[in-house]
Parts: sequence; structure tokens; C-alpha cells
Amino acid sequence: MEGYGLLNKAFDSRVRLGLMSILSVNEWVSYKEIKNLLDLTDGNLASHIQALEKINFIEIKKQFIGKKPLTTYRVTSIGKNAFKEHISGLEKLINN
Amino acid sequence: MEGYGLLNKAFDSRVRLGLMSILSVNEWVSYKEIKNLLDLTDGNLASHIQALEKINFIEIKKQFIGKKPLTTYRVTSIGKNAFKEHISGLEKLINN
DNA sequence: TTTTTAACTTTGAGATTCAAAGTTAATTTT
DNA sequence: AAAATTAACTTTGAATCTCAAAGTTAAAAA
Repeated sequence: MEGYGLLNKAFDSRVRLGLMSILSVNEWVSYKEIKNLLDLTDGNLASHIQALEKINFIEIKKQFIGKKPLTTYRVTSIGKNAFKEHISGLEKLINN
Repeated sequence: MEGYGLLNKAFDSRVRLGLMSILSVNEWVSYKEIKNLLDLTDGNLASHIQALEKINFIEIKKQFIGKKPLTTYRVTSIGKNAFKEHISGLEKLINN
């Protein structure tokens, strides 16, 4: 029963938890899809994406599909690890 | 794969998650004990306790043991439920 | 009577959150 | 060709949240 030291501050946000969950299950998800799944405003989504990008938890890919721009995201191995640690930290915290 | 709607905003904080975890396992834990377990300053702990009290997730008991004052806390059934829902919300979010 | 201890409350600066509005560049519609 | 739409942002700013530090209160111990 240590403190909350195993939890990552980056995941103090429901939005970022949602983001990481989505990206943990699906590789390369589009901005649009994420926005719809989480039902966020553009500004809100963009800022949380930025927050996760800045700490290298997710990475971005910009491309054109046909002639349409498509931005997609996926979690990095750093992010995957951090998320896993956070979850197991939560479990430890909860189960005793 | 819904949004993050099953997560409770009250638990967006590592400190409050820590608090709830402690109080989920132990009934009636003292201020001092909590402070030591979570390693918080007085002001910080007091404010998070207040936050959880205000929404009736935890309750307070003040008494004297011998001649010494002792303040203890426990989670309410409302809080217990909310925490359980939050955890299962997290699980749903994570496992797809 | 001075000090210590438990348990706060107050203060305030800094960080975070989020919606709304503005931006850019390309695409589709008229 | 001009206007409208779409994707994907960026900027702004107000509201909220966080947290440490310092101050407070009341009783106990020295």
C-alpha cells in the first residue's frame, strides 16, 4: 500500500485515458474517428493529442488518401509501456 | 467502444484515486495515516478530502481516543459505488 | 508556561481544461 | 470560376483545479 506513485500524471484526464484506450486497441486511427468516438470539440481533442505527442506517447502520420488529407495517430512503444504501467499501478492500488 | 463517459471526473486525480483505494480496503482510516500513506502536505490532503466529502463519497468521524483527538474517514456507499463504476468503466475502456 | 501535535483553513500562483472562434489548404458544389 | 464544405488544426480566454506554504485552533505534554 504505497502512495499513488505508480500512476502517471499524464493519465489524470478522462480524455487522454480514452485516447490511449482507443489507440491501444487500434493502430492508426484518424483524427475524425477519434473525435467522433470521444465526442470532443476540435480544440479540445487537438490539445489532448498535443499533450500526448509532446511526451512521445503517440505519434502522427499525415498522408493523402486519393486527394483527401488524412491524419492518423498511433501509440508509440513508450506510450504503450507507460499506459501498461499506469494500469498495473491502478490495479496494485486497488487490490490492496 | 464508447467515449469516456463511464469514468467519473472526481477520479481524475491521482491523489483522490489513492484516497479512495485506501478507504476501499480499510474502514475508518485516520487523517494522519492517510497523510503518511500518500505523503501529502496538510493543505493538499485537506483539500482533496474536502472534494470527496462535498460530493458525499467519504464521511468523517471525529472522536477522542483517551484525551487525544482523532479524525477518521471512510467511504460512503455512494462513494463505494461510484468508485466501483469508475473501475469497471476503466476496464471497459481498456478491454476494447 | 512554552512547546508540540492533530487537524485543519486560507492564500495564491501556476497548471489544466474546454469550448468557441479563427485559420489553412484542399475539395466539392454550384 | 466562385462559393461552400471538409479536415485538421491553432488561438484565445475564462473557469476550474492543484498544491505547497503559511497561518489557525484547541488540546496535550513537557
